[in-house]
Amino acid sequence: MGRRTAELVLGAPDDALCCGVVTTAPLSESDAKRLAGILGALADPVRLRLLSIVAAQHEVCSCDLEAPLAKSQPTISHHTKVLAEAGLLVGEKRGRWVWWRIEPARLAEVRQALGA
Amino acid sequence: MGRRTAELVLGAPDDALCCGVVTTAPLSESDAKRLAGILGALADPVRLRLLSIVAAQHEVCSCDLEAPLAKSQPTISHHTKVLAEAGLLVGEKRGRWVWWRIEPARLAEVRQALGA
DNA sequence: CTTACGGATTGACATCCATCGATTGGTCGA
DNA sequence: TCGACCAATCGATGGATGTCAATCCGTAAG
Repeated sequence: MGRRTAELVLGAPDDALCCGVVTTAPLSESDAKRLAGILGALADPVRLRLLSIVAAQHEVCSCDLEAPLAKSQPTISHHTKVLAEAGLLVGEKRGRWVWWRIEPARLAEVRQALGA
Repeated sequence: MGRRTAELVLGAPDDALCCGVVTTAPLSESDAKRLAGILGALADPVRLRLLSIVAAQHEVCSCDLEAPLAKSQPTISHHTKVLAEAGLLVGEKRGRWVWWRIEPARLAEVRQALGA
């Protein structure tokens, strides 16, 4: 087999949040719930900084997040999981390491849902 | 005096969230905290639906939110306060009623902070 | 095989938060 | 002045959540 392990998509929700726009018409209860979930994933200082670090470097290993974020390894793992489940981050396991990268489309969806 | 009470701006933060963009460079700790605060105000199904209802009607009285949101009066009051403190909603007290309207600029700031 | 290392999971703990009943404060109509 | 109505505040409560130590699981190196 090749050197790199097969791509392991860690928590990739295929449900596109193609719901109504907040400023257009009243949101349905389910749409509001889904959008709130993704916004909840974003509403944390550590996760926002994590995202910005990954975005600035295109690809980042989990082990390289512990230091700049000044958080323990389980805490980093917890936050990456939350962001991945929200579809904002995608992780690829290569050997012992997991490399994370941003999902720009997901962020664009959130921006669109937030207004015109 | 006139018929309408003097404009009472209820919780209007003048601090512009002109911080870095998430996808551009690593966020500072303070910028991340401030942005997370506003996103936290948005990360609730009831508040998202509240926002969308106000946006759809340009101006809404608090008493007209209780029914469509199916929440008690103290709960509605709580949520409008949170949104107002985040700068997303502006309230004007006229007589016994409080009329709420959206602050589109604030929402635009959030969208911009969330990506290019 | 054994060791070392990166990462996920579990459990515990403290804190925050959404919700509502009860109360209080204003404002208008009778 | 009194009673009705709208809204804010207070206090309590149940649930969600960020954090870390301890542990477990895979993988690569020796």
